[in-house]
Amino acid sequence: MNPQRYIYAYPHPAVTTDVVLFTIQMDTLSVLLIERKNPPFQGMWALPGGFLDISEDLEACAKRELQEETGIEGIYLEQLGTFGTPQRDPRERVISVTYFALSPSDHLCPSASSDAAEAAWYPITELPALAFDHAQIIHLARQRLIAKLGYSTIAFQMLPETFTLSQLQSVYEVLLNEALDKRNFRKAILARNIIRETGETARHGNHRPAKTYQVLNPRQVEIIK
Amino acid sequence: MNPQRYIYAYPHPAVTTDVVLFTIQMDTLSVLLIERKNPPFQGMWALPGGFLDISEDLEACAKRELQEETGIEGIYLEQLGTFGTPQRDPRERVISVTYFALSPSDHLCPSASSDAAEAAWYPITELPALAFDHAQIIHLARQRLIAKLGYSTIAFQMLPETFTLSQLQSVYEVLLNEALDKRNFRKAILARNIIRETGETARHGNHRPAKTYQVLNPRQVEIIK
DNA sequence: CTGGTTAGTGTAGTAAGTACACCATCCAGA
DNA sequence: TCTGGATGGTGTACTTACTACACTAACCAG
Repeated sequence: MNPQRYIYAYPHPAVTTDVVLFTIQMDTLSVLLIERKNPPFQGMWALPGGFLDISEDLEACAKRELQEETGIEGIYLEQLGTFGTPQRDPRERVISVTYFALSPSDHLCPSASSDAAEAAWYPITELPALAFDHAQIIHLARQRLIAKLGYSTIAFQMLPETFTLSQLQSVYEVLLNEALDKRNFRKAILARNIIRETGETARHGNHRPAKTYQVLNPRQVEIIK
Repeated sequence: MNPQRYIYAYPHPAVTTDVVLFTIQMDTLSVLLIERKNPPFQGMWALPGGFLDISEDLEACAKRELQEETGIEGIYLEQLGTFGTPQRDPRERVISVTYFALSPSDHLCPSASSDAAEAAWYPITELPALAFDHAQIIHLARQRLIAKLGYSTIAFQMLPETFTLSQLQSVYEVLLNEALDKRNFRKAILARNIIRETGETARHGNHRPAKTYQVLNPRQVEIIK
């Protein structure tokens, strides 16, 4: 085997993308991790991600790696920040452009793949030892997610297309880690004019069925107020 | 001349940093630009910035390029975002990690240098034709700056260490592009407990002198409320 | 000493947010 | 078919934050 060589007049770093994918499982905020098949950090857990193809857009790379390593696609993705501390990867200089992503809690079927020994959801409170600086990246992603709750419609990205107000309130409660008053929550959400009733109801057990709602601008995160 | 070659098994993009440096001049929000000496976009204006050294931290690179191209240092710097559209640089694939920076309005003596034909402040409303995707980067930086006004102490980075409440109000008015009520503004700022009187006063003309204030945590930008 | 200029101050009204309790509807199981 | 348990759904009083608004104080120039 005689691999092609790429030659530059001065040294170039490698560029990767990594994705912090959140979901809510059993009232717990969880992150998708993959177990590393290969060195460095073999056997440790890491964020899904990988090297940028030379003519590929950054966000496309993040989506592709997520798809390849976990089978998940079609979800909300937003740039988080870029990490480039010189020794963060022992192999060579690596600049990682990170994204955070949200998945409705019913989409969750990650699968192992070529690059990952295994993919699994971990509660944010029970993370295993993480490769590279991925713990720091997850920490930043969580901060950003919580901050955006207050001034954007990002929470809807964690719910299916139609949902009940109780489900929506539960998303806020899990992320903020505090109980909210039901009447005040409904008043505030409805006052924002960002959702409408579908006219349908949903039965989720042996109790009164709930009206379902949907977002007016479905797959778009907006800044509000 | 026989330059050293750097060889990789797969292609690597180049990585640059670019800085959007804002200041306020004569009640106008302005951006620091440099005129490009060399192709591509020779003769056009661009953000200060340049290629990352292979063992240099990202933020250090941004600071260094800013110092080299404009002589400015010791100011607030924050990561803005990373731009990597495949054709954004005609030479090769370039990923640009961008920062935005703020300078007090009295620090303004940019100087030309080796890489820049000239450095100059441009009002944000009168930008010249810009190289690369730098217009887009400036637009994002301005949005971010204005957004952070509301929930952080970032505005103080545009003032000297001690300042009057009128100067502070002027910063907010220029950035928000609207007039604010003097009494309400003072009430709101003082209620936040982030500044204190110095005990000194400043005379700025033929009128009553103003009390001067300073930030409690001087060179640190905090999230408030 | 007068006119011009910016500094500095309070109150009343309005809007937004918070605290709080009960009935409705459905299902399961006795 | 009746009852208990579970979640869905609603209004009002109170408190706090925001808004609008006008005059006196201090200094300088001429």
